[in-house]
Amino acid sequence: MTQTRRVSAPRRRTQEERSAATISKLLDATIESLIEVGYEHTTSRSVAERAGVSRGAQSHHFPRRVDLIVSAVERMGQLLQAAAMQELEALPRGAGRRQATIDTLWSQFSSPVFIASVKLWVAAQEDPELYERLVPIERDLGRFLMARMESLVADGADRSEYAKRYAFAVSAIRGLALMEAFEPRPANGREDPWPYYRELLEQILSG
Amino acid sequence: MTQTRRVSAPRRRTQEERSAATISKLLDATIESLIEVGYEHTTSRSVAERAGVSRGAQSHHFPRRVDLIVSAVERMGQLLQAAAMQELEALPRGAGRRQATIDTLWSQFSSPVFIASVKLWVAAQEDPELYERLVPIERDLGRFLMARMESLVADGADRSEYAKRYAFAVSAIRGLALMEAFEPRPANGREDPWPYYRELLEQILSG
DNA sequence: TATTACAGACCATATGACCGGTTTGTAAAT
DNA sequence: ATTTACAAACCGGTCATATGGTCTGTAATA
Repeated sequence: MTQTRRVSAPRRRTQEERSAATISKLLDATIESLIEVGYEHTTSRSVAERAGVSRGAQSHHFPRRVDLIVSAVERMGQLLQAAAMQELEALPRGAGRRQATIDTLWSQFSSPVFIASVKLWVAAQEDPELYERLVPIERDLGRFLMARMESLVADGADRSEYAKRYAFAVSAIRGLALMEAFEPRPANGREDPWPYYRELLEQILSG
Repeated sequence: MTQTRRVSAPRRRTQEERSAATISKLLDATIESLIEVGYEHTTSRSVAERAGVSRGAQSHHFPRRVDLIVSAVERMGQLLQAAAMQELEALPRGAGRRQATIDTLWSQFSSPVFIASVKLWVAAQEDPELYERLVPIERDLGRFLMARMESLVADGADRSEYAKRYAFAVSAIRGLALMEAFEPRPANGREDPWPYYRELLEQILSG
């Protein structure tokens, strides 16, 4: 605690750099915490500790807890967009395209980020301010994914029709992911049901 | 507090009756609280107050918070089972049967009880003891509903095939219910998508 | 020197667990 | 039928702990 010297050069940083560094550390720690222990247990103290940052620094950049959370969620949204973009770009052109698309959706909604987002929406149910600030983030993200999916998959077919099928497929995948994530896998010798589900999803998306 | 007299007959109750009454009040209050404010905010104090029961009485019957929660969840399961039974019994025999079945599923998974259960599974993610005690309750309930659905709907067709389709349909409905419950309804002039979704679900269940 | 980033203490509040004492019901002893 | 002894239900308070928000002081940067 009396530690003032540094092993290597202390290097003079600009204020902006200092801020950016600690803010980044805090947001990363917050995302990690949201995924691991959920909203309620993501306390300002634990985040600061996880980030290796003093509580003062934390409260300096994010005076109220909700600020910290919302900023972290915004960052999560950006990361998710980037990941989705990357996966969608890599989709094959040929026959296996639809199947690959569905796999992509599935991988997106099986990610820890989805888990965290469920926890967040549950929490937001009781927290009006959190809810209000979550809505636009979710809306933008949904629009982005929808637009991407449309442009990539709908082969000139009726857009409105496809939109509805897409929405349904996403909901179904969400439901499956929800079960997978939060409830116990039976795993009692049964085979992996995913291939069968994917078949049904293909059927839905293809009409 | 000096109130000892009663307006009408105080009627001497047996100990068992006294216990049953307060336990019932406590469980009802807990369920109500779980639905309204979720697991984290369902505190022993607030439940006692909601039930109109002293803190002492609460801690007497349910020494630890988790006891109270689990007992309430068990009761929820019973209520849900009863409600499902009743709805399924009332299903029509004729052509509209499959559609009515789907509507029943939808109504079950749109109920406040479903909301509460999602909140509970989210909470259980961080609470090993709660998780362990939730698993058997969920398992039994799932088995019960599955058996009921099978016996009522599968018209001599392949049971295994139907089971998979049923599981998928339930997941899809869960995903839809999840969105409905926790995320903002766009509601911007769009028509109710449910009829269309029901159509897709019928398609899935019928093969 | 002035401003910004940071550090750590402080405070009010809420919560779960726990406890000593009191009341009510039950049943044995008289 | 009364009285007495005991157990169960109930009451209200305390305690340790955790949390969010705030505040004063210090160090780094401009």
